[in-house]
Amino acid sequence: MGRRSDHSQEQQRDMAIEVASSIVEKDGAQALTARKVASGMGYTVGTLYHIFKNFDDLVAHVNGRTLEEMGALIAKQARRRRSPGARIHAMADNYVRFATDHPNRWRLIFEHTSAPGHQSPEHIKKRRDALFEMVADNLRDLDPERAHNDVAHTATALWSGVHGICILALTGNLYLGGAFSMNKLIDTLLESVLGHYAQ
Amino acid sequence: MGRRSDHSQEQQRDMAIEVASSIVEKDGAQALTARKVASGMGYTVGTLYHIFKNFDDLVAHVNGRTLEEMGALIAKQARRRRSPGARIHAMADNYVRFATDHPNRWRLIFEHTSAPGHQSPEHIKKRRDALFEMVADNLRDLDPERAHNDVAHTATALWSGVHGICILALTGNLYLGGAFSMNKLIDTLLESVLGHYAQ
DNA sequence: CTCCTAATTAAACGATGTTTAATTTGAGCC
DNA sequence: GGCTCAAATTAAACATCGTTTAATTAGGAG
Repeated sequence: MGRRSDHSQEQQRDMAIEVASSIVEKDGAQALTARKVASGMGYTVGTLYHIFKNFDDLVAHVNGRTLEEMGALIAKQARRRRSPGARIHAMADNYVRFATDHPNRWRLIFEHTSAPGHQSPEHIKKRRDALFEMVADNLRDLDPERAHNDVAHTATALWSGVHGICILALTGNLYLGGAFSMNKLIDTLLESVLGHYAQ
Repeated sequence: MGRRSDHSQEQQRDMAIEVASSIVEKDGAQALTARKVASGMGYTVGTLYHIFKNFDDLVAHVNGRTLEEMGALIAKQARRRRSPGARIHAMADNYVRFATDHPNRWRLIFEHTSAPGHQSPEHIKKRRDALFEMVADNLRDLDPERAHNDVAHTATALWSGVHGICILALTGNLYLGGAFSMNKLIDTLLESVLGHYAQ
């Protein structure tokens, strides 16, 4: 095999994701182009297409890394709380925190689902579902009597609501241009839903 | 003035928005291009740039029309209900209905907020806020004792939550691939929040 | 040292939003 | 009615995009 580079394919893959993440983090999804990523890692665009199937594939890997990072942060902070209710609060707060700290990377996850018939790759779905399940697990701890499916349903509604506040706030589509603090809006939502569960 | 066309600028504007809306409705935001809109109305791309400042301007007008249509539907259906609670339910149900009936146009509203420092034009903001205010007004009717600002806060949280369920469902990012019905998820959210208000 | 294959590049393709300069047209005036 | 000028419209070009193709380069195996 005529290996020509100092980097293995694994290393190149990591480099590309790292460079792409930095571009998105700094200048947003619009600034992310194949040529910029390639030149950022000292290669040509052709090499990028040797590593990834296409541009969407690269984006999917960037999003995978972002989800991994966010999931680790949320899980870590949730584990520091004692009660299930406090853990759910911590999850939501850190979801908001990550989204506001890294708005461009966070938005890329949900806005690059562009084509009408688009299907996210499996590793993205998994990380996404892991967050929902963490919420569901804590809801179950909060009220072990409740039916399994009922809890999953509530977790879905609750976490979707949290997500809605995040996305509208970050895209500037919140009522009154975001006159209310995200954390207080989240609190209102959490208190409403958790209030229906045993304390 | 050397007017050359059979259509006034007003008519051309309407034609462009109509053609663009059809393209998005049928094939999604990705399919919307300046040249396609121009040829769809029997003109050249240059004429389109004579009518609109740029491509984003055209999209903003498409979104304005979509918001107008959706707002009218929601307001009409809400008015048919007697109680404030029923009106809020109707609003949310018809928000979901419009989003699922016209997923591509609905998503265009929220996903074309692409650039990091993007600011929506005033006519978009107005129509957006009108929905929030309709929710707030009905919440106030539900419990007139509550502070004005408190009600606006709850309305923001509630409507953002409804939006979150919609967007995750339409983009296929819901837990378990959307195993739960949108209407039931919405119900759970509404019951939780409205339950804290007087009936 | 020489192949041979894989890595890498340079160049091209079609399509995009946008701009430019040229052309066409109609209204206003004599 | 013909002329003129400004406005409408077009054709063509530009830079950039994702993607593909063919040519080049380089290292491992014999």
